[in-house]
Amino acid sequence: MTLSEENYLKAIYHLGKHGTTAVSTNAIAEQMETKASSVTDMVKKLAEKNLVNYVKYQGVSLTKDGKIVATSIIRKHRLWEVFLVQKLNFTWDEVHDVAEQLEHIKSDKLVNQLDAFLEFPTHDPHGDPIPDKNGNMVTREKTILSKVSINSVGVCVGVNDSSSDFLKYLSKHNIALGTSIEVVGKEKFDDSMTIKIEDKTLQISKLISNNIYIKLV
Amino acid sequence: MTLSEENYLKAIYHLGKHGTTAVSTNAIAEQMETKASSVTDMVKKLAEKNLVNYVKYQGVSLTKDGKIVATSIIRKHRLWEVFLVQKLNFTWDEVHDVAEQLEHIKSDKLVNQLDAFLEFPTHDPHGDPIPDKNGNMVTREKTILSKVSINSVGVCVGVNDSSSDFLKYLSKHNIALGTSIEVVGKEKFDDSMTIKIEDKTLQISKLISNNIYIKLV
DNA sequence: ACATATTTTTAGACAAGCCTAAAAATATGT
DNA sequence: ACATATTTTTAGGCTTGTCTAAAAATATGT
Repeated sequence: MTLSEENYLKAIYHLGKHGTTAVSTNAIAEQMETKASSVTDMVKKLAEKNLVNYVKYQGVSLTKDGKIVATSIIRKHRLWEVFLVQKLNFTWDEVHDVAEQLEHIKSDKLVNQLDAFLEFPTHDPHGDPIPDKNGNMVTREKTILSKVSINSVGVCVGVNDSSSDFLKYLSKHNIALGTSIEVVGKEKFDDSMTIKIEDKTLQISKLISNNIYIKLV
Repeated sequence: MTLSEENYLKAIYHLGKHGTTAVSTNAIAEQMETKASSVTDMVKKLAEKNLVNYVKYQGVSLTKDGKIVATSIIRKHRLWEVFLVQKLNFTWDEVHDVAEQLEHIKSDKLVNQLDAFLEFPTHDPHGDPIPDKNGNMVTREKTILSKVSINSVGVCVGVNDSSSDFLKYLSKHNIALGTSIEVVGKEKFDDSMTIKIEDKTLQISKLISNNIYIKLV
């Protein structure tokens, strides 16, 4: 598996929500910041290797083998993120780029020992589940903040965007995993929301509330 | 810096003992398991970037910049080796290949936090010194076992070959860093040696004694 | 339903890093 | 010193993964 192949499989996994539903050439190109023609080339190669299902003009999905590879990369990515935060004092907005490199290191022993060293974490610093040795992961009940009704109360359990900018915004407003959030107002016109965090109220746009997962209490 | 460029700089550093003395195209080719013509190509590229001094037919040495890059890769390699052994329970014969991958991860914060997490180790699991943040490393007094006279006593402080096969051989015979070694016999004919380790004697060939460093006591 | 817009694929090109084979430079032995 | 051997470089080619431009297929609007 080359670095490029691994990145394509990961993109297809994320776009097709676990790689099950077919994703378009253009969607992959956008996600990977490359051109559609490059995607077509690579997808043909991956289909040759039986890692994706591909029918011309009809999109791409992962095969069983493709899912195994993608899951193992995601496992590595998320374990490294935990390592960086818990052991090396990285903040949640600093880990993504480094984990993106570390996820391609090839050594089963490394991954499994790292997993044990971290005491088998089930979630990464963004609340995403970490696949175990066999590729299984827990599915935690969660709701997108933008979809909950007024007066709901919940605890932040994840984010849908791990970009540094978004995470820094959250940190600035004291939102982290575990933070209690109460919806005190919703604005029909622009779908903005008023939320209460530790007795302080905050106006957030739809773009923000769409990227925060909470568990209702 | 591409992965390939980094590996060439590392090879030149090791072959030219700190990259100071000029090394031949063929020597680099052998070390890197590639062809001399490929080396010529790459060396030209590195010379363009002012990382090596190169005169046609006259060998290659590192420039100041080249040394900085090489040293930083070696720093990373050795820190990761310490991490693998101390935190993830790798043995000293298992670390090389994984460290070879990890040494190319790019993140200053990662390296420096790792260094701190490991409590600023000065030597890796093979006894090699670890450059600090500024590229400086200690030089520990050491002698090649094959060169010491009969009846000398010393402590193993390093090895000159980090291959899995050699290290496994040492482990099998209870030789590790810190092991006390006494030279009780030397054979002129084949330069083999008889050594005593914890009251057990062992015959070792010149090839073995040439790859063990001791500190005389 | 059909013209137009969008998406996807094909065709051909390019850079990086490697290769083989041949030519050029340097080293070696007597 | 000079013929021969060795080392190094050059020339040209290959693969991977990317690109642009054009062609083909699919989707969309009225």
